[in-house]
Amino acid sequence: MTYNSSLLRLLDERGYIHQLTDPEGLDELAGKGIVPAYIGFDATAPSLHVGSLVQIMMLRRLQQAGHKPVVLMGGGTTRIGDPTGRDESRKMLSDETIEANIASIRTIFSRLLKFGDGPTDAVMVNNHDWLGQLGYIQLLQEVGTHFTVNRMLSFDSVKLRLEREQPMTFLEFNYMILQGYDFRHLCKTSAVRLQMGGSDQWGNIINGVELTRRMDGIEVFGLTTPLLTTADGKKMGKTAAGAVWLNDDALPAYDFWQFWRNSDDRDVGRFLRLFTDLPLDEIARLEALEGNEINAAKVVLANEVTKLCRGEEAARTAESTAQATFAGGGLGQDLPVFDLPAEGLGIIDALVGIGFAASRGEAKRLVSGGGARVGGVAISEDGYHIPGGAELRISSGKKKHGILRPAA
RNA sequence: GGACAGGUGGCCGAGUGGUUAAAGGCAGCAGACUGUAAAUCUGCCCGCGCAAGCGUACGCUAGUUCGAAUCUAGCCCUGUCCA
Repeated sequence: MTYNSSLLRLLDERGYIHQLTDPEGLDELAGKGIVPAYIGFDATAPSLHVGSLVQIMMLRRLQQAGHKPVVLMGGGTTRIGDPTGRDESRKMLSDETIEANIASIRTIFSRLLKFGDGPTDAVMVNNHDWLGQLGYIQLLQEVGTHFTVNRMLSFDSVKLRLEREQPMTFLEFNYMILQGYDFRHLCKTSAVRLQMGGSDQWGNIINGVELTRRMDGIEVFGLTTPLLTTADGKKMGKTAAGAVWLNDDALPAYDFWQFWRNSDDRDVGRFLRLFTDLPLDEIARLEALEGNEINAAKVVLANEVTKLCRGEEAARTAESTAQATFAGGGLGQDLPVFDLPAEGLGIIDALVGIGFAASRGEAKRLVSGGGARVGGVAISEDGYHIPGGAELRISSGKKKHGILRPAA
């Protein structure tokens, strides 16, 4: 459908909308005034990764369209563990870890959203603040009466687990109730009317919508984004070395930049729309590039996303490093560095030292497979001794490069 | 509490006394081809060691055996059904 509100138009044309509880209703509401909307984030790690970036960007769009983003940190629900889409319970995290994670995750939001006290300024809340207060009897009475077990069993998060005969603890079973309670709580205390999330959150979101309607008679809305996979069908956010973390201290800016630079051709347009602020006509021009030309679009993508998440400076440095290493065959300042002793260093030690191999055995395999190079020259002998004295480029494969620098 | 089934390498999954560091698949790494893309083909894929070899590893613990992922006992955990 075509939307009248700038919010839904923006989300729609940029590709964020997968499911929406009541399109007409929300369109009308968003056209009338400021809509506070929230997205929940887990605090299982000290940083979010690119899998969450769609959600974060969606809050940014919300703010761009003149509404109020509410970032919900799952300080309480992380202690439960969302069973959605997984067969195993989450390991328990200590309170200190969760609090530390939340503090660390906060940094990325402050880059992408404007926080403050104004009507459309973003705010961050932590559901531990209210869930932690909840008495068991009180919860059962207030909320428990609105959920039937019959219906709870019908949700995918539960049903799939049962069908696969995988264990689900009562603790996890309660997750959807608590997430539903969050929505209702935010509606009541902060006039939040919309919850957004990934497509796997549909069930959880619906619960909040239902609960709010039943308890308070207020219509709130839910919106999910499409499941983001790369064109070759993989889940977004996992890559070679692990997750693509958003925080500066969790993944070097150069690696972050490279992740985007290496996007699949078919993903470029979609990613530009979702993850950058570039105007749509510019994106249309970039994604129309063919063959070798599309690489220019990937550089733009990498620059723009890095700029947003890591800052202007980080993006520039990463780009010039890439330019120097790939086009020039030289060395960029952003590459990983390892000290080269005056007497030189064995190839195996160098590869392990700089982090291109996790063990000596792996380094040897790399060498015997022909993937190791020093100064651009392939090294096929694992006894090779790298001479000391001069700065050298060391490579694993075509993409991983580093600098061996004589120790000062 | 009882009966039955199960717990194998990052994941899935074969293996029921030696030739098994453990088939096969996925994921991963590298090579070729390219465009730092995709697809495809090839090699590698527990650690240490130049190597012979050593050390770890099949839920945990004890045992049988020249030898155990494979047999026995106890324990822990999970599922299904029964109480």
